[in-house]
Order: sequence, then structure tokens, then C-alpha cells
Amino acid sequence: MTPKDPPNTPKAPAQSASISIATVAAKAGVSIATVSRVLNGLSSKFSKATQTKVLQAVDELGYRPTVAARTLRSGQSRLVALLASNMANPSMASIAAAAEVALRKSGYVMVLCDTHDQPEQQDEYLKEMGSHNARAVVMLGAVDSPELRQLAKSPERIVFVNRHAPVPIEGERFVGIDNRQAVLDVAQWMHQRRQSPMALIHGDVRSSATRERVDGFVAACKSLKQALPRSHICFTPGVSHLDIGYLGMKQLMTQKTPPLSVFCTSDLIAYGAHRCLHELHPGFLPLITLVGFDHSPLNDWIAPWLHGIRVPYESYGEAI
Amino acid sequence: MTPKDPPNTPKAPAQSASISIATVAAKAGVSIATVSRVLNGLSSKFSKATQTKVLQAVDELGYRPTVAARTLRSGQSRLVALLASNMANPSMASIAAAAEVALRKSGYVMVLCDTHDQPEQQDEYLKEMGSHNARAVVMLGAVDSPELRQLAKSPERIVFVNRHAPVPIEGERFVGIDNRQAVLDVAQWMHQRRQSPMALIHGDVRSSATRERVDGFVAACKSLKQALPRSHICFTPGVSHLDIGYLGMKQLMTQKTPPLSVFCTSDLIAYGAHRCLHELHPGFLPLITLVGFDHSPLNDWIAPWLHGIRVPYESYGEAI
DNA sequence: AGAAATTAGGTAATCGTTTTCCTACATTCT
DNA sequence: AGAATGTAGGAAAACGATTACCTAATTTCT
Repeated sequence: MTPKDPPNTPKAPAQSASISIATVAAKAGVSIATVSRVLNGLSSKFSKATQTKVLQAVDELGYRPTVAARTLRSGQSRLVALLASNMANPSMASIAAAAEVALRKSGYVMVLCDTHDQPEQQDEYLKEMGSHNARAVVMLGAVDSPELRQLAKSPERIVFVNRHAPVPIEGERFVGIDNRQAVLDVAQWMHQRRQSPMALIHGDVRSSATRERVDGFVAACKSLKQALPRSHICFTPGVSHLDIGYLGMKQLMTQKTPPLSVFCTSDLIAYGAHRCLHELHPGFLPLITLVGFDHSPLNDWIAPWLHGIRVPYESYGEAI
Repeated sequence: MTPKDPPNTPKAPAQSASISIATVAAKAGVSIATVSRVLNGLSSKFSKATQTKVLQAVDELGYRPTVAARTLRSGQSRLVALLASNMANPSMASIAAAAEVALRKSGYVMVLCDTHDQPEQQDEYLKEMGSHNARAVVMLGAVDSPELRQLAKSPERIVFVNRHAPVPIEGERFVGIDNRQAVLDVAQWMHQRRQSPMALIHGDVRSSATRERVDGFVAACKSLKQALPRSHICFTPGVSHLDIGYLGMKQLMTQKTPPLSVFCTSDLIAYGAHRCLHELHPGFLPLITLVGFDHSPLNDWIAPWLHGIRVPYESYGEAI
């Protein structure tokens, strides 16, 4: 028995032994080429009858193609990388979740990487994804880096979300909202409520999204003839958004005319500002209107005090 | 020139043309086997001199091995999948982030998948990861499913985090805290503050973590002779944790003796409970102590009212 | 000094697919 | 009827690494 098993009866289960396309071919009584063609839907290359035979063999054996082999041969994988600048930010998490669902629906597998907004990390990941033959890269908050410039030469494989590419790219794929329009709405809303003086706390302007929001807000105030003195525009470099909010608010409260409404360029900044008031000036809490930007679903639950722009992150997935 | 290029001078950059191990071998003047050995550190198989030559060629060419080929041949990839039950939960996100950093440090690549706590999704991902030859799978909140049982046969490739395996697995790898001890602490702390009556809002007990917390808390109350009537234990099936908290709190407030301290088996539940009080019974807000479980870093910023167990998720990464 | 063991590195098989040829056969056109 | 065109499917060459096997040359042992 052992020395010579007949090639026709495939000994049934075989179970844990690796079942390759050859196993399927043998079982269906066709060549491996045919199996491959059926599986890839190369139509008018096989008859209905063989198709049935093959498919039946496939699911009787529980066969699943080996991704590595496919990738090696075809040079294309179904991996899509999502490089996020900061996963601690719930709104990033919610974009990531939406993207994941959408990509999955299109048959892709998403790999999530946190670059912590650092060029080195970003490069590391970009290289890694290169050697994985990633189909595309979604940059959720890109920073400038050598590899990115390199990759920028094939713009159809990068999508920028929220933040534009840090280097000019022709044919850039971008998904995001119209920041200028949004902040104009914010400014008008705040202006109407007549809660002057107004203030602005913003993040690092190297991010295109932040820059658009800041510039847009300042411009809107000017056109509305709404005062927004330089001393009421805060930014603390080098710390997290939460800290930026906290420190910014703290600084604002030392002004002789503390603001009654504050626009923060992100929700996290608004969280920070809120904590500052909560801890240092609880009396002001009900008086000051905080406006954020992003509006993750969690806000309704934990930050009902926060007003803000709702960014339709859920819809990003599709677009990507 | 074109018809016949001399095999020794490799025409310099070659740039975008795919540089394989053969290119490196040619440039270094050795065989591809040697290159492979140097790259994999198969020591005492090559001399210091060749090593230098090879490494130099490698980084002059900017060569990076093709993952697919390596995986195909060796049957092992550096992919580790993290299947999370709900990425909308900030504490899951923070575990994921920690795991990612730790895995990356060990040279692995983490793929993040959201199962939404559904067996079908989980199976889908498990299969996918199987055909990717994933090195291991980290189950962050596993549910029972056919594929999981299948995979359970090689327990060294699964790690369960927070929630134990839904099926008994011998040699189970588990990372998590001692829920019973933690809830005992909670119960004692609440008991000492004498804020009776106490109440409990919990999630689905099919999760082992929840079950341990509920049972532990009830047992602790009993041993402390602290009243915890059945009517003060709430659970609403089939909705999100946020809703569970909201609805649970709403129900508790209809009791003739509303609770003064409430233990919620997760932070999200506590968020929900808080929103309920905020919207429906703002007067009670300062009177009722809410205790949560998880304590994501964001809590300090947006939910300072919340007491709770801090779970050292940052340290999970290492353990995994 | 000759045998044995170690070191350095080359050759070629292999992993599981996809895909390019190529060969029959069946159909349609002139 | 013979030529042209499809249609169905097989054989075998890639893809880019790893690794078992082998061969010289050197070193060590007796």
C-alpha cells in the first residue's frame, strides 16, 4: 500500500495536508491551468460543464488559493495600506473603520499602520508595503518624506485623505471636505450668536487641512467684520492636540477679555480646551461656547457640550 | 549596444526595473544562494569579506526582498492579524495601537480587522488570514465560530486578549487582567463610600470578560453584605454598549430607590449612562457616582466624572 | 603525512500560482 | 470541399526567494 498509492483515488479527506490547485485539478480531472482559469473567471476558455466540476471540487476540498503564490506570479496583491498619522484620534479610527468596510467590500484587505506623524515611520511603512506589492496606499494625514516623493511618481496608487499631499502631485487623488466652506459656516454661526469676543485654537499648520481651516476662519472673520485679535489665536507647537487645546485655553483665559466662543480646528483640541475650563475655570464652563471640527460619533455621548462641523467620514470609505 | 550588453557592467541605476536577488548577486559577484544566506544571517556559511560585498550591493541597489516569494517558499509570513470585535471602542483602538507598536518592533506586520462581533465576519477574516499564511492571530474579543474551532487546533498561533476563548482550548494563550480581583476592588471602594443603593449595568454575558465582571461584582457585594437587588442589575440585549448604558440607566431611574452609585462593565456603558442622566435627569448628575471599566487615555480629557478600573492596555503589546 | 572535519559557496529543485504557447476539434464562410 | 475562425483545454515557463545537496579548499587531528 504505502509504496504505491493509485493516482486516481485521492484518499478522500487529506485534511491538513496542503491542498493546492493541483489537488483540485486532479479531483476534477482537468489540468491546473483550467482550474486557474475557472477561478479567475477567464470566460470563453472553458465550458459550463468543466466549470461545474471544478467549482464542486473546490468546495468539496475547501480549497483556498495561496495568496503568496498568486502575488508572486502576478505582481499584484489585494493589500491596501492605510497609513494614519494618529490612531489615538477617534475620528481617524472612524475613518479607518469606514475604509476597511468599503475596501473589504471591493475584495481588498486593509493593513493599518500608525505613522505617529513621523517621516521615518512613514517611510518604513511605505517600504514595507512596497515589498508587499500593496495595491494602493491611503495616506490619512501624510507628512513629507523621501519614500512618499518616490511613490508620488505613480499617483494612481496613492489616495490622500483629509490632508493634501505635502508635495505637489499632479493627478493627486484626494478625499476630504471643503474646509474653507465649513469654517465659513462656523464663523457665520458664531457671529450670529453674537458671543464676542471670539478666539481660535489651532494645530500645526504644516497640515494642509489645518492651514485651510485657520486661513479660512481668519478670512471669514475679516469679511464679517468680526474682531479676532492676534492674541486670540493660539497654537502650541510640539504637543498633542489634547495638550494644544488645554494650553491654548489656559492662555486665552489670561487675556484681559476672555473669549466667549472658541473655534478649535479639531475635536481633540476642543476636548483639551474643555478640560482646561473644567479644571481651572469651572465657572466659565456654561458661558463659553466651544466649537470643534470632525465630530466623531462618540461626541454625542461624551461631549454633548461640543458644537462643531460634522465631517461625513463614513462616506469616505466609498470614495477611497 | 542594445543587442548585447556586457554582463559585468550592470549599467548603473536600473532604477524602476525590478531588482531581484539575482541583480544583487550579479553585482556582488556571488551566487544568489550566498546573497540569501547573508541576508538571513545563516552564519558560518560565508566569509566576512563576501558579507561586506553583498551588503554593499544590497544598499547600493536599494534592494528589498519580495515578501511574496519568501512567503511562498518558506510557508511563513510576518503577518499577524488582529481581529477586534469593535474598533469604535477607544479602548480597543488603544490596545490595537499598542499591539501594533510591539509587533512592529519584533519585525511583524499587523493587519487590523474589525469583526463587529459577528461570527461570519470573523470566519471570513480567519480564512483570509489563513491563505495569507499569517503567523498568528490575535483575537481581541473572540466569538464562537467554525473557523475559530478549526484554528484552535494549533493554539500556539492564537492569542486571546481580554476575552477568553469561547471554546475550551488547551494551552490557550491569554492576555488580560484579573477581572475578579478588579471588580472586588471596585465593590470595596463603592462600599466604603457608602453610596447606597448600588447598581450594575452590564453587557452581553457571552463575553467571558463581562461574565467574570458581573459574577465577581455580585459575589463581592454578597460577601460585603452590600445590598444589590435583582432590580438594580440591568442588561439590554442586542444593542451597542452605549445604548446599553443609556437604556440601563433610564430603567434604573424608574425604580423607587434610584441608585447613588453605578458600576458599568465597560466605559462605553458608562458613557451611555452619563448621557442618560445628562439628558433626562440632570439634577442627579452630581449625586450619582459612575464607575466604568477600561479607562482609555481619552477619559481623563472627556469624561473626568468617570471613576474606574484602569486596564494597562499599553502593556498588552509586549505580552502579545 | 594522510584522514577527518570544517568552511565557503555554487547548482538546482522547490513553493503554488498565472499565463503564454500550442494542439485538437467544431463551426462557419467562400 | 477546403479555408478560416472559434472554443476548450493541456504542457510548461515564469515569478523571486529558500534550502538541500554537492564540491573544493582549508584546517585540525592522530
